[in-house]
Amino acid sequence: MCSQHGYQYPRPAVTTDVAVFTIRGQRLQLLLIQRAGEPYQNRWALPGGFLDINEDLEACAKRELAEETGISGVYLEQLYTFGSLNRDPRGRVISVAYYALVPSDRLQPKAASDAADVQWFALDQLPPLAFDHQQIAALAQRRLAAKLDYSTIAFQFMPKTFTLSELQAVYEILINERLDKRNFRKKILALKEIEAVGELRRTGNHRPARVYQLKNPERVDIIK
Amino acid sequence: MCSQHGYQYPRPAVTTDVAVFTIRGQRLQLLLIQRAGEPYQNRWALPGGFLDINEDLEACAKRELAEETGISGVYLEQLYTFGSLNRDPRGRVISVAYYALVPSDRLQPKAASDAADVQWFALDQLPPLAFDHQQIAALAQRRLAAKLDYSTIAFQFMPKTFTLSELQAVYEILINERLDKRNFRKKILALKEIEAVGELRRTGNHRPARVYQLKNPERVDIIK
DNA sequence: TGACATTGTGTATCTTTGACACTATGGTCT
DNA sequence: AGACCATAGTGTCAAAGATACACAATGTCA
Repeated sequence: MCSQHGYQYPRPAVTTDVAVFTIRGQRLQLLLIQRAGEPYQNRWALPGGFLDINEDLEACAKRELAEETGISGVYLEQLYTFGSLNRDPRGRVISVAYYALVPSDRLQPKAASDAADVQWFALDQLPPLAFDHQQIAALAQRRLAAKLDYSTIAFQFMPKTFTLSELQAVYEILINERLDKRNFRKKILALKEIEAVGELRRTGNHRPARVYQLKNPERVDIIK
Repeated sequence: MCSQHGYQYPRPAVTTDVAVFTIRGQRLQLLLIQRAGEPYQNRWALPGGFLDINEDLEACAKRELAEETGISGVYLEQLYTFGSLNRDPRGRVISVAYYALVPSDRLQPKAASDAADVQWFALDQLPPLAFDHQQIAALAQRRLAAKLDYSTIAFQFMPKTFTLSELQAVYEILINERLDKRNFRKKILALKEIEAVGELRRTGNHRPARVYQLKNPERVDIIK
């Protein structure tokens, strides 16, 4: 029985889980850890874990992400809170789910203490997931897709500097269609969210591209 | 100490709170209850309360809403989960916040057991609120405003049947501008979300208006 | 039956979006 | 040095969507 603070009713446990996305190998990918212990031992799951009693929710998500995957300093946003009665065989567990976006130049997931293994998976080739993590991942993907249309969230997949062609490639992967180069550049530049840094990037035996950067790297703006 | 299910760490308490909106007297209004007990005795607050250990989150929000205000069967959607360390003087309390929309023909809030009083307040004239409920209400209002643009959420303020002029009035209040009658009707009818029920409604000494209803009253669609 | 209040309707203009093809530049090869 | 290759970078026209705008129709009431 719980009896702190004068409330003697039994309390659910609270966890945070994070759906971490990146773009890798021309695919949108999700970061999973293989569970070391019970329940769902050896099953793949979203990184996450129990909330410390003196810890902010977002801090918990960041901490678990860092501990289990080594990732920090990335875009992180609360997604939804899952609380079905039987989502965890250990008892009543509420999960505050977040999603995170990792730039493609910083995807060095390293297995840490809590997880047997850490690995990226293409979204259309996910293994069976522990708990209701399949649902969480699906909702995160829908939220991401929706936000593409009316925010600058896709920029969060980009490294500090990038070319317009690289940015276009990211958009094309995310929405799964080809885009017209001229229209794309027109639209992106009209947002006034990025600026030329003044250098050229040469990759391959062809004309080098202008390099751009975000004016406000931390910010995700609502557009239109 | 909590020791169910083998997890001996102290657990936060979990509550749900609901920001209930309606349109009343040409104003967007929020439903508040006056707290009967400590903490924040006599302060106004969002309806809400502690999660039962065998209760779904949404069920908890609905139950507290019904118990405290007599309102049920309305549109309800999860908003955000608030978990700052000091948001509740009783200790660590996580609140899963929801928002609800009540049609203007069903706003009979009645004070029930838990609340000393229940009352509608115009959003620009809110009293000081308990806990972080001011923040919750503000976020709910922003979410509502955002959803107006890309969903049919405004229909949830309408009674079962309504006229196009009544619907337009609701939109005008929500976005706080006047709309052109012809353009408004064109856009609404293009959505194919409502249909003429075949009657006329006469109110006042002038030409009566056609009466419409939602094709899918429960549903909120994403548009555009 | 005339005055009143609100309903209901169409068109013209502007803005935004989408389709479309060629030149520019640096690298590599001979 | 010149030809070839690969990608970068640029403007216009047409279609669709959004906005501005005014008057006739209908029921009530005196």
